[in-house]
Amino acid sequence: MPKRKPLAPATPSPVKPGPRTVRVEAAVPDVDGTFGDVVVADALRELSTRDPKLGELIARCGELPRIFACQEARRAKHEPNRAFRSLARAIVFQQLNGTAAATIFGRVLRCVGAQDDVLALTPDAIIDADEAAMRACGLSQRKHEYLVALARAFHPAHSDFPLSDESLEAMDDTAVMSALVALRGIGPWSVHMFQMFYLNRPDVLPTKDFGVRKGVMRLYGLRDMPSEAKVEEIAERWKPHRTLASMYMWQAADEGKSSGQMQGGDGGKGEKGKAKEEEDHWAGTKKAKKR
DNA sequence: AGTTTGGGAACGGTTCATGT
DNA sequence: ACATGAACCGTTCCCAAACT
Repeated sequence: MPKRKPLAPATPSPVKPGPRTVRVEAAVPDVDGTFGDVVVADALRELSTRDPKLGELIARCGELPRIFACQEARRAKHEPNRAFRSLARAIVFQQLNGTAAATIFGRVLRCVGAQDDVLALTPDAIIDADEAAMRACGLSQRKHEYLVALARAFHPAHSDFPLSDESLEAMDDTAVMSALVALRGIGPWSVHMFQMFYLNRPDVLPTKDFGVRKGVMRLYGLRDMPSEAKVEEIAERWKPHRTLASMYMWQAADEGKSSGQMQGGDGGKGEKGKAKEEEDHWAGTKKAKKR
C-alpha cells in the first residue's frame, strides 16, 4: 500500500464556518436556568467579572445549550440504577469511535434483554449474562471484566459497601473520584464527565480533557497545549464554577476549529464530537437504542 | 525501593487515497 | 465506478524505563 497523505477529518465539525460573532443557538426554553444548585446567569456574571477573556466569550456565546442538556438527566432521577447504566455505557464507549461503540452497546442491551427498556440494564443482568454472548456483542475481554466488576460494585450481594445512585449523590467530589477510579476501566476523565453531566457538580475541572486544554490554549493565546498544571493554574479564578467555565473552553475549542485558527490539529471528530457524545451520553439520550 | 513517565495495545466503524 | 485497506478516532490499563 502506498503512502497516504494525512486523512481529512473523518467527521467535519457541525459548527459552520461563519462570522466570529455568531451566537450559538438559544438554550432550550423549558429549563429553569440552573445547573445543579447554581443559577447559571449569576455564575456567568461572576465568571465574567473574574476573568475578562472568559467574559468576552460568554458575552459572545450567551448561555450554552450544553449547560442545560443535563437538566433532562436530572428529571429522570427517579429511575433506578441510572448511575450504573451511565458508567456501564462509559466503559463500553471508551476507546472507541462513537458509532462503533453505539453499535456494540446496542448489542449488549439486546443481549441482556434491555433493547426496548434500558431500565433492564441492571447489575444483576450484567452479572448473569453469558460471557461468550457478551463477547460476541463486540465487547473485548477486558471491557467485559470491567462491566462485571462495575456490576459487582453496585450489587449489595457482591460488595460490602455497594455503590448506588443515592450514595454517589451523597458523596463530595473527592469521594466520588476515589470511589469510581478504584474501579478498573473508570479513569479520572470518565469520573469528571460523570460529575459534570450526571451529578451536575458545579466545580469540576477536567484537566485531562483535550477540548478543555485546547480551549484554554486558544482563549488565552498560548502557543502550545497547556499542561494540566497550567490549566489548573488558569482555572483558579473560575472557582467555584469550573464546570461552567470548562463548557466554555469546549466552545472556544469548537470556534477555533470552525474558524480554521487552530494549528496542527487532530483528525476525526476531535474534541467537539467527543464532547457532544459525552453530553448526549450523560444527559441520558437514547442514541444507543437506535439499532 | 519507590515513584513517575512514556509508549503500546485494545477496540469497530468510518473515511478516503490509491489501484484496478 | 468500484474494491481495497490503512489510518484514524480517544481513554484506560499495563509494563518497562527512567528518575528520585
